[in-house]
Amino acid sequence: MTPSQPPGNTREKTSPTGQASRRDLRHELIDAGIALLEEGGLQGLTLRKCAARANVSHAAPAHHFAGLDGLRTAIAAEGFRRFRAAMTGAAAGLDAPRERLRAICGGYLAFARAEPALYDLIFSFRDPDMAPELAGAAGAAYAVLADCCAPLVRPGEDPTLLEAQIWTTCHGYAMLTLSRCYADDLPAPEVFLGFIDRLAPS
Amino acid sequence: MTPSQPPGNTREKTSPTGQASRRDLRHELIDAGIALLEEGGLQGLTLRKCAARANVSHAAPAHHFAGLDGLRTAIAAEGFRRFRAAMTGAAAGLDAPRERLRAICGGYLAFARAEPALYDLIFSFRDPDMAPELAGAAGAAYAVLADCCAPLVRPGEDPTLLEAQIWTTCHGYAMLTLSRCYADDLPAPEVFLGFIDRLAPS
DNA sequence: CGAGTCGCCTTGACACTGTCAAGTGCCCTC
DNA sequence: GAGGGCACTTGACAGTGTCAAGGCGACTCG
Repeated sequence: MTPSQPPGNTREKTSPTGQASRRDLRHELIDAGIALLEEGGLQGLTLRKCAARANVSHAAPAHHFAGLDGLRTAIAAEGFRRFRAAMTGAAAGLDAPRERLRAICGGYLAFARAEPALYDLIFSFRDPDMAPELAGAAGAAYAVLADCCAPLVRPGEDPTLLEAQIWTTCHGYAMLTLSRCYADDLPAPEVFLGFIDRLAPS
Repeated sequence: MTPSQPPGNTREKTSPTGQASRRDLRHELIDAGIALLEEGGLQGLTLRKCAARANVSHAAPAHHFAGLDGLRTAIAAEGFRRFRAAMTGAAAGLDAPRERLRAICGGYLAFARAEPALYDLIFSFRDPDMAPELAGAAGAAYAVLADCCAPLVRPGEDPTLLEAQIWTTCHGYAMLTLSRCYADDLPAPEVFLGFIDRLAPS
Protein backbone atom coordinates (compact mmCIF):
# COMPACT_ATOMS: atom_id res chain seq x y z
CA MET A 1 0.00 0.00 0.00
CA THR A 2 1.12 3.60 0.49
CA PRO A 3 0.66 4.08 -3.19
CA SER A 4 0.81 7.82 -2.66
CA GLN A 5 4.58 7.70 -2.65
CA PRO A 6 5.49 9.95 -5.54
CA PRO A 7 7.98 8.68 -8.07
CA GLY A 8 10.26 11.25 -6.51
CA ASN A 9 13.24 12.52 -8.42
CA THR A 10 15.71 11.06 -6.01
CA ARG A 11 18.79 11.77 -8.00
CA GLU A 12 21.51 9.73 -6.43
CA LYS A 13 23.83 12.62 -5.79
CA THR A 14 23.69 15.94 -7.51
CA SER A 15 27.05 16.81 -6.08
CA PRO A 16 28.40 20.31 -6.70
CA THR A 17 30.97 18.85 -9.02
CA GLY A 18 28.14 17.41 -11.02
CA GLN A 19 30.39 15.01 -12.86
CA ALA A 20 28.88 11.72 -13.90
CA SER A 21 26.61 11.78 -10.94
CA ARG A 22 23.23 11.47 -12.61
CA ARG A 23 21.70 8.18 -11.74
CA ASP A 24 22.20 5.59 -14.43
CA LEU A 25 18.57 4.74 -14.91
CA ARG A 26 19.22 2.49 -17.86
CA HIS A 27 21.35 0.13 -15.79
CA GLU A 28 18.95 0.36 -12.88
CA LEU A 29 16.10 -0.69 -15.11
CA ILE A 30 18.08 -3.62 -16.46
CA ASP A 31 18.91 -4.77 -12.96
CA ALA A 32 15.30 -4.34 -11.90
CA GLY A 33 14.21 -6.35 -14.92
CA ILE A 34 16.58 -9.20 -14.10
CA ALA A 35 15.25 -9.25 -10.56
CA LEU A 36 11.68 -9.37 -11.83
CA LEU A 37 12.68 -12.18 -14.17
CA GLU A 38 14.06 -14.20 -11.28
CA GLU A 39 10.96 -13.64 -9.22
CA GLY A 40 8.22 -14.11 -11.77
CA GLY A 41 9.69 -15.80 -14.80
CA LEU A 42 9.44 -14.55 -18.34
CA GLN A 43 6.05 -12.97 -17.93
CA GLY A 44 6.95 -11.37 -14.63
CA LEU A 45 9.00 -8.89 -16.61
CA THR A 46 6.88 -5.83 -17.16
CA LEU A 47 7.70 -2.28 -18.15
CA ARG A 48 5.57 -0.82 -15.42
CA LYS A 49 6.83 -3.09 -12.66
CA CYS A 50 10.34 -2.35 -13.81
CA ALA A 51 9.68 1.36 -13.59
CA ALA A 52 8.08 1.03 -10.17
CA ARG A 53 11.04 -0.93 -8.85
CA ALA A 54 13.37 1.80 -10.04
CA ASN A 55 11.10 4.45 -8.49
CA VAL A 56 10.34 6.23 -11.73
CA SER A 57 7.12 6.86 -13.57
CA HIS A 58 5.56 4.14 -15.64
CA ALA A 59 6.63 5.64 -18.95
CA ALA A 60 10.23 6.37 -18.03
CA PRO A 61 11.64 3.14 -19.52
CA ALA A 62 10.38 4.19 -22.94
CA HIS A 63 13.09 6.85 -23.02
CA HIS A 64 15.87 4.30 -22.61
CA PHE A 65 14.53 1.33 -24.51
CA ALA A 66 12.38 0.87 -27.55
CA GLY A 67 9.36 -0.41 -25.67
CA LEU A 68 9.17 -3.75 -23.95
CA ASP A 69 11.04 -5.47 -26.74
CA GLY A 70 13.87 -3.03 -26.31
CA LEU A 71 14.07 -3.71 -22.59
CA ARG A 72 14.01 -7.44 -23.18
CA THR A 73 16.77 -7.04 -25.75
CA ALA A 74 18.95 -5.05 -23.38
CA ILE A 75 18.41 -7.53 -20.58
CA ALA A 76 19.17 -10.41 -22.92
CA ALA A 77 22.46 -8.78 -23.92
CA GLU A 78 23.43 -8.55 -20.26
CA GLY A 79 22.23 -12.13 -19.86
CA PHE A 80 24.52 -13.32 -22.65
CA ARG A 81 27.42 -11.58 -20.96
CA ARG A 82 26.70 -13.38 -17.70
CA PHE A 83 26.19 -16.60 -19.61
CA ARG A 84 29.60 -16.19 -21.21
CA ALA A 85 31.14 -15.40 -17.84
CA ALA A 86 29.62 -18.55 -16.36
CA MET A 87 31.26 -20.66 -19.05
CA THR A 88 34.67 -19.02 -18.98
CA GLY A 89 34.66 -18.99 -15.21
CA ALA A 90 34.01 -22.70 -15.07
CA ALA A 91 36.97 -23.41 -17.34
CA ALA A 92 39.36 -20.95 -15.75
CA GLY A 93 42.74 -22.49 -15.11
CA LEU A 94 42.10 -25.59 -17.15
CA ASP A 95 44.30 -26.36 -20.13
CA ALA A 96 43.52 -29.85 -21.40
CA PRO A 97 41.00 -29.50 -24.24
CA ARG A 98 38.69 -32.25 -23.05
CA GLU A 99 38.73 -30.95 -19.51
CA ARG A 100 37.94 -27.49 -20.78
CA LEU A 101 35.06 -28.74 -22.90
CA ARG A 102 33.57 -30.60 -20.00
CA ALA A 103 33.96 -27.62 -17.69
CA ILE A 104 32.46 -25.19 -20.15
CA CYS A 105 29.46 -27.42 -20.71
CA GLY A 106 29.14 -27.71 -16.96
CA GLY A 107 29.18 -23.93 -16.70
CA TYR A 108 26.60 -23.79 -19.46
CA LEU A 109 24.22 -26.01 -17.54
CA ALA A 110 24.95 -24.34 -14.23
CA PHE A 111 23.96 -20.98 -15.68
CA ALA A 112 20.71 -22.32 -17.06
CA ARG A 113 19.91 -23.87 -13.71
CA ALA A 114 20.93 -20.84 -11.66
CA GLU A 115 19.10 -18.26 -13.79
CA PRO A 116 16.39 -20.18 -15.60
CA ALA A 117 14.29 -17.18 -16.57
CA LEU A 118 17.29 -15.32 -17.89
CA TYR A 119 18.29 -18.35 -19.91
CA ASP A 120 14.75 -18.59 -21.19
CA LEU A 121 14.86 -14.95 -22.18
CA ILE A 122 18.12 -14.96 -24.09
CA PHE A 123 16.92 -17.83 -26.26
CA SER A 124 13.39 -16.53 -26.69
CA PHE A 125 14.06 -14.27 -29.66
CA ARG A 126 12.49 -15.38 -32.89
CA ASP A 127 13.38 -12.46 -35.10
CA PRO A 128 16.26 -13.31 -37.44
CA ASP A 129 17.74 -9.81 -37.28
CA MET A 130 18.75 -9.15 -33.72
CA ALA A 131 19.84 -5.82 -32.33
CA PRO A 132 23.60 -5.34 -32.77
CA GLU A 133 24.27 -5.26 -29.03
CA LEU A 134 22.41 -8.52 -28.57
CA ALA A 135 24.02 -10.18 -31.57
CA GLY A 136 27.44 -9.15 -30.31
CA ALA A 137 26.88 -10.53 -26.84
CA ALA A 138 25.44 -13.75 -28.25
CA GLY A 139 28.36 -14.12 -30.62
CA ALA A 140 30.86 -13.61 -27.82
CA ALA A 141 29.18 -16.34 -25.80
CA TYR A 142 29.16 -18.70 -28.75
CA ALA A 143 32.83 -17.96 -29.39
CA VAL A 144 33.68 -19.42 -25.98
CA LEU A 145 32.13 -22.71 -26.95
CA ALA A 146 33.62 -22.65 -30.43
CA ASP A 147 37.13 -21.87 -29.17
CA CYS A 148 36.86 -24.67 -26.71
CA CYS A 149 35.80 -27.13 -29.41
CA ALA A 150 38.52 -26.09 -31.85
CA PRO A 151 41.37 -28.23 -30.47
CA LEU A 152 39.13 -31.28 -30.62
CA VAL A 153 38.15 -30.96 -34.25
CA ARG A 154 39.70 -33.59 -36.49
CA PRO A 155 42.05 -32.02 -39.03
CA GLY A 156 40.24 -31.23 -42.24
CA GLU A 157 36.79 -31.48 -40.69
CA ASP A 158 34.32 -28.62 -40.61
CA PRO A 159 34.60 -27.24 -37.07
CA THR A 160 30.99 -26.12 -37.02
CA LEU A 161 29.84 -29.72 -37.00
CA LEU A 162 31.31 -30.51 -33.60
CA GLU A 163 30.24 -27.12 -32.29
CA ALA A 164 26.67 -27.68 -33.41
CA GLN A 165 26.58 -31.14 -31.91
CA ILE A 166 27.83 -29.89 -28.56
CA TRP A 167 25.60 -26.84 -28.63
CA THR A 168 22.38 -28.58 -29.57
CA THR A 169 22.96 -31.23 -26.94
CA CYS A 170 23.63 -28.71 -24.18
CA HIS A 171 20.76 -26.48 -25.24
CA GLY A 172 18.33 -29.35 -25.44
CA TYR A 173 19.34 -30.66 -22.05
CA ALA A 174 19.15 -27.20 -20.51
CA MET A 175 15.76 -26.42 -21.98
CA LEU A 176 14.28 -29.74 -20.94
CA THR A 177 15.69 -29.30 -17.46
CA LEU A 178 14.12 -25.85 -17.27
CA SER A 179 10.67 -27.16 -18.07
CA ARG A 180 10.64 -29.08 -14.87
CA CYS A 181 7.90 -31.37 -16.14
CA TYR A 182 10.51 -33.46 -17.91
CA ALA A 183 13.44 -32.96 -15.60
CA ASP A 184 12.78 -36.28 -13.91
CA ASP A 185 13.14 -38.17 -17.17
CA LEU A 186 16.62 -36.79 -17.76
CA PRO A 187 19.88 -38.16 -16.44
CA ALA A 188 21.83 -36.26 -13.83
CA PRO A 189 24.17 -33.52 -15.05
CA GLU A 190 27.24 -35.65 -14.44
CA VAL A 191 25.82 -38.39 -16.62
CA PHE A 192 24.97 -35.82 -19.24
CA LEU A 193 28.54 -34.56 -19.25
CA GLY A 194 29.49 -38.11 -20.13
CA PHE A 195 27.49 -37.68 -23.32
CA ILE A 196 29.58 -34.65 -24.13
CA ASP A 197 32.77 -36.62 -23.59
CA ARG A 198 31.58 -39.18 -26.07
CA LEU A 199 30.82 -36.54 -28.69
CA ALA A 200 34.37 -35.25 -28.86
CA PRO A 201 36.54 -37.59 -30.92
CA SER A 202 39.26 -39.21 -28.91
CA MET B 1 -14.69 -3.03 -39.66
CA THR B 2 -18.24 -4.18 -39.15
CA PRO B 3 -17.69 -4.55 -35.44
CA SER B 4 -21.43 -4.36 -34.94
CA GLN B 5 -21.78 -8.01 -35.77
CA PRO B 6 -23.31 -9.44 -32.62
CA PRO B 7 -21.79 -12.58 -31.13
CA GLY B 8 -24.93 -14.21 -32.45
CA ASN B 9 -25.95 -17.57 -31.12
CA THR B 10 -25.50 -19.28 -34.43
CA ARG B 11 -25.97 -22.78 -33.22
CA GLU B 12 -24.66 -25.00 -35.94
CA LYS B 13 -27.83 -26.96 -36.31
CA THR B 14 -30.57 -27.14 -33.78
CA SER B 15 -32.09 -29.96 -35.72
CA PRO B 16 -35.46 -31.26 -34.60
CA THR B 17 -33.81 -34.41 -33.38
CA GLY B 18 -31.66 -32.22 -31.19
CA GLN B 19 -29.20 -34.99 -30.52
CA ALA B 20 -25.56 -34.05 -30.12
CA SER B 21 -26.08 -31.06 -32.32
CA ARG B 22 -24.94 -28.28 -30.01
CA ARG B 23 -21.84 -26.71 -31.37
CA ASP B 24 -18.70 -28.03 -29.81
CA LEU B 25 -17.32 -24.72 -28.67
CA ARG B 26 -14.44 -26.27 -26.82
CA HIS B 27 -12.99 -27.77 -29.98
CA GLU B 28 -13.74 -24.64 -31.95
CA LEU B 29 -11.79 -22.58 -29.45
CA ILE B 30 -8.85 -24.94 -29.61
CA ASP B 31 -8.80 -24.77 -33.39
CA ALA B 32 -9.08 -20.99 -33.27
CA GLY B 33 -6.22 -20.90 -30.81
CA ILE B 34 -3.98 -22.99 -33.03
CA ALA B 35 -4.76 -20.70 -35.94
CA LEU B 36 -3.89 -17.67 -33.85
CA LEU B 37 -0.69 -19.37 -32.80
CA GLU B 38 0.30 -19.92 -36.41
CA GLU B 39 -0.46 -16.34 -37.30
CA GLY B 40 0.98 -14.48 -34.37
CA GLY B 41 3.29 -16.80 -32.48
CA LEU B 42 3.09 -17.54 -28.80
CA GLN B 43 1.83 -14.12 -27.80
CA GLY B 44 -0.68 -14.00 -30.60
CA LEU B 45 -2.74 -16.46 -28.61
CA THR B 46 -5.29 -14.49 -26.64
CA LEU B 47 -8.48 -15.45 -24.90
CA ARG B 48 -10.40 -12.57 -26.41
CA LYS B 49 -9.12 -13.05 -29.94
CA CYS B 50 -9.91 -16.72 -29.61
CA ALA B 51 -13.44 -15.91 -28.54
CA ALA B 52 -13.89 -13.41 -31.35
CA ARG B 53 -12.71 -15.92 -33.93
CA ALA B 54 -15.27 -18.42 -32.66
CA ASN B 55 -17.96 -15.73 -32.67
CA VAL B 56 -18.67 -15.88 -28.98
CA SER B 57 -18.42 -13.30 -26.24
CA HIS B 58 -15.07 -12.47 -24.73
CA ALA B 59 -15.72 -14.41 -21.54
CA ALA B 60 -17.05 -17.57 -23.11
CA PRO B 61 -13.74 -19.45 -23.09
CA ALA B 62 -13.65 -19.21 -19.31
CA HIS B 63 -16.47 -21.77 -19.15
CA HIS B 64 -14.45 -24.37 -21.04
CA PHE B 65 -10.93 -23.73 -19.82
CA ALA B 66 -9.43 -22.55 -16.60
CA GLY B 67 -8.39 -19.16 -17.87
CA LEU B 68 -5.66 -18.57 -20.40
CA ASP B 69 -3.45 -21.22 -18.84
CA GLY B 70 -6.22 -23.73 -19.29
CA LEU B 71 -6.60 -22.87 -22.94
CA ARG B 72 -2.87 -23.10 -23.50
CA THR B 73 -2.86 -26.47 -21.76
CA ALA B 74 -5.66 -27.81 -23.92
CA ILE B 75 -4.00 -26.56 -27.09
CA ALA B 76 -0.69 -28.05 -25.99
CA ALA B 77 -2.34 -31.43 -25.47
CA GLU B 78 -3.66 -31.30 -29.02
CA GLY B 79 -0.22 -30.13 -30.12
CA PHE B 80 1.43 -33.16 -28.53
CA ARG B 81 -1.02 -35.41 -30.34
CA ARG B 82 -0.11 -33.84 -33.67
CA PHE B 83 3.55 -34.00 -32.72
CA ARG B 84 3.22 -37.70 -32.05
CA ALA B 85 1.39 -38.18 -35.32
CA ALA B 86 4.17 -36.40 -37.19
CA MET B 87 6.74 -38.81 -35.78
CA THR B 88 4.78 -42.01 -36.28
CA GLY B 89 3.72 -40.91 -39.74
CA ALA B 90 7.32 -40.33 -40.77
CA ALA B 91 8.29 -43.84 -39.70
CA ALA B 92 5.25 -45.61 -41.05
CA GLY B 93 6.18 -48.71 -42.99
CA LEU B 94 9.78 -48.74 -41.87
CA ASP B 95 11.09 -51.71 -39.94
CA ALA B 96 14.85 -51.45 -39.61
CA PRO B 97 15.56 -49.85 -36.22
CA ARG B 98 18.13 -47.37 -37.48
CA GLU B 99 15.91 -46.37 -40.36
CA ARG B 100 13.03 -45.87 -37.98
CA LEU B 101 15.11 -43.76 -35.63
CA ARG B 102 16.27 -41.55 -38.43
CA ALA B 103 12.74 -41.18 -39.78
CA ILE B 104 11.26 -40.38 -36.41
CA CYS B 105 13.86 -37.74 -35.73
CA GLY B 106 13.15 -36.36 -39.19
CA GLY B 107 9.47 -36.21 -38.33
CA TYR B 108 10.36 -34.53 -35.06
CA LEU B 109 12.21 -31.77 -36.84
CA ALA B 110 9.63 -31.47 -39.58
CA PHE B 111 6.92 -30.86 -37.02
CA ALA B 112 8.93 -28.18 -35.27
CA ARG B 113 9.59 -26.51 -38.58
CA ALA B 114 6.01 -26.79 -39.83
CA GLU B 115 4.34 -25.56 -36.65
CA PRO B 116 6.96 -23.56 -34.82
CA ALA B 117 4.59 -21.74 -32.49
CA LEU B 118 2.83 -24.94 -31.53
CA TYR B 119 6.18 -26.57 -30.84
CA ASP B 120 7.14 -23.54 -28.79
CA LEU B 121 3.92 -23.83 -26.83
CA ILE B 122 4.08 -27.50 -25.96
CA PHE B 123 7.54 -27.06 -24.49
CA SER B 124 6.82 -23.78 -22.76
CA PHE B 125 5.38 -25.21 -19.55
CA ARG B 126 7.48 -24.65 -16.49
CA ASP B 127 5.20 -26.08 -13.85
CA PRO B 128 6.32 -29.52 -12.70
CA ASP B 129 2.79 -30.81 -12.23
CA MET B 130 1.07 -30.73 -15.57
CA ALA B 131 -2.60 -31.27 -16.17
CA PRO B 132 -3.35 -34.98 -16.64
CA GLU B 133 -4.51 -34.54 -20.22
CA LEU B 134 -1.32 -32.73 -21.11
CA ALA B 135 0.90 -35.16 -19.28
CA GLY B 136 -0.80 -38.06 -21.05
CA ALA B 137 -0.36 -36.56 -24.50
CA ALA B 138 3.25 -35.69 -23.76
CA GLY B 139 3.93 -39.17 -22.47
CA ALA B 140 2.41 -40.74 -25.56
CA ALA B 141 4.65 -38.64 -27.76
CA TYR B 142 7.72 -39.53 -25.74
CA ALA B 143 6.79 -43.20 -25.92
CA VAL B 144 7.16 -43.08 -29.70
CA LEU B 145 10.73 -41.96 -29.35
CA ALA B 146 11.47 -44.39 -26.54
CA ASP B 147 10.00 -47.36 -28.41
CA CYS B 148 12.04 -46.48 -31.41
CA CYS B 149 15.24 -46.30 -29.37
CA ALA B 150 14.61 -49.58 -27.55
CA PRO B 151 15.97 -51.96 -30.22
CA LEU B 152 19.17 -49.92 -30.37
CA VAL B 153 19.96 -50.03 -26.67
CA ARG B 154 22.93 -52.21 -25.78
CA PRO B 155 21.86 -55.15 -23.64
CA GLY B 156 22.16 -54.34 -19.98
CA GLU B 157 22.35 -50.62 -20.54
CA ASP B 158 19.84 -48.15 -19.11
CA PRO B 159 17.54 -47.35 -22.04
CA THR B 160 16.84 -43.84 -20.78
CA LEU B 161 20.41 -42.85 -21.55
CA LEU B 162 20.09 -43.31 -25.29
CA GLU B 163 16.60 -41.80 -25.22
CA ALA B 164 17.85 -38.74 -23.40
CA GLN B 165 20.75 -38.31 -25.76
CA ILE B 166 18.50 -38.50 -28.81
CA TRP B 167 15.86 -36.32 -27.26
CA THR B 168 18.13 -33.55 -26.04
CA THR B 169 19.88 -33.42 -29.38
CA CYS B 170 16.65 -33.19 -31.35
CA HIS B 171 15.12 -30.69 -28.96
CA GLY B 172 18.19 -28.50 -28.96
CA TYR B 173 18.42 -28.51 -32.73
CA ALA B 174 14.71 -27.81 -33.09
CA MET B 175 14.72 -24.95 -30.60
CA LEU B 176 17.78 -23.33 -32.10
CA THR B 177 16.28 -23.65 -35.55
CA LEU B 178 13.11 -22.02 -34.31
CA SER B 179 14.94 -18.99 -33.01
CA ARG B 180 15.92 -18.07 -36.48
CA CYS B 181 18.75 -15.89 -35.25
CA TYR B 182 20.95 -18.95 -34.94
CA ALA B 183 19.53 -21.08 -37.71
CA ASP B 184 22.31 -20.03 -40.04
CA ASP B 185 24.96 -21.38 -37.69
CA LEU B 186 23.43 -24.85 -37.70
CA PRO B 187 24.03 -27.63 -40.18
CA ALA B 188 21.28 -28.67 -42.56
CA PRO B 189 18.75 -31.21 -41.27
CA GLU B 190 20.29 -34.02 -43.30
CA VAL B 191 23.66 -33.36 -41.70
CA PHE B 192 21.99 -33.24 -38.32
CA LEU B 193 20.40 -36.62 -38.90
CA GLY B 194 23.92 -37.88 -39.40
CA PHE B 195 24.59 -36.88 -35.78
CA ILE B 196 21.68 -39.03 -34.74
CA ASP B 197 23.07 -41.97 -36.65
CA ARG B 198 26.31 -41.61 -34.79
CA LEU B 199 24.60 -41.58 -31.41
CA ALA B 200 23.03 -45.00 -31.85
CA PRO B 201 25.59 -47.72 -31.25
CA SER B 202 26.34 -49.79 -34.27
C1' DC C 1 -48.45 -29.66 -19.88
C1' DG C 2 -46.05 -26.49 -16.74
C1' DA C 3 -42.64 -25.23 -13.23
C1' DG C 4 -38.10 -25.79 -11.53
C1' DT C 5 -33.24 -26.54 -12.38
C1' DC C 6 -29.01 -26.51 -14.48
C1' DG C 7 -25.48 -25.50 -17.89
C1' DC C 8 -23.84 -22.40 -21.40
C1' DC C 9 -23.09 -18.09 -22.52
C1' DT C 10 -23.51 -12.77 -22.28
C1' DT C 11 -22.90 -8.43 -20.13
C1' DG C 12 -20.54 -5.29 -17.53
C1' DA C 13 -16.96 -4.07 -14.71
C1' DC C 14 -12.18 -3.94 -12.82
C1' DA C 15 -7.14 -3.92 -12.59
C1' DC C 16 -3.18 -4.31 -15.25
C1' DT C 17 -0.45 -3.89 -19.42
C1' DG C 18 2.13 -1.33 -23.48
C1' DT C 19 2.18 2.82 -25.99
C1' DC C 20 1.61 7.46 -27.30
C1' DA C 21 1.31 12.71 -26.99
C1' DA C 22 1.94 16.53 -24.35
C1' DG C 23 3.90 18.88 -20.70
C1' DT C 24 7.44 19.96 -16.91
C1' DG C 25 11.59 20.81 -14.71
C1' DC C 26 16.42 20.79 -14.74
C1' DC C 27 21.07 21.38 -16.56
C1' DC C 28 24.22 23.01 -19.79
C1' DT C 29 25.80 26.28 -22.97
C1' DC C 30 26.39 30.49 -24.93
C1' DG D 1 20.48 35.33 -17.92
C1' DA D 2 18.09 33.54 -21.98
C1' DG D 3 17.68 29.59 -24.89
C1' DG D 4 17.56 24.87 -25.84
C1' DG D 5 17.66 20.15 -25.10
C1' DC D 6 17.38 16.13 -22.28
C1' DA D 7 15.13 13.11 -18.78
C1' DC D 8 11.29 12.26 -16.99
C1' DT D 9 6.15 12.89 -15.63
C1' DT D 10 1.35 13.07 -16.48
C1' DG D 11 -2.65 11.66 -18.60
C1' DA D 12 -4.98 9.11 -21.81
C1' DC D 13 -6.20 5.06 -24.76
C1' DA D 14 -6.84 0.32 -26.48
C1' DG D 15 -6.08 -4.30 -25.41
C1' DT D 16 -5.71 -8.04 -22.04
C1' DG D 17 -7.29 -11.64 -18.19
C1' DT D 18 -10.59 -12.30 -14.71
C1' DC D 19 -14.56 -11.99 -11.94
C1' DA D 20 -19.66 -11.47 -10.56
C1' DA D 21 -24.17 -11.23 -12.04
C1' DG D 22 -27.67 -12.19 -15.03
C1' DG D 23 -30.28 -14.24 -19.04
C1' DC D 24 -31.81 -17.86 -21.78
C1' DG D 25 -32.58 -22.15 -23.54
C1' DA D 26 -33.11 -27.16 -22.84
C1' DC D 27 -33.97 -30.81 -19.93
C1' DT D 28 -36.32 -33.06 -16.11
C1' DC D 29 -39.80 -34.13 -13.05
C1' DG D 30 -44.34 -33.71 -11.20
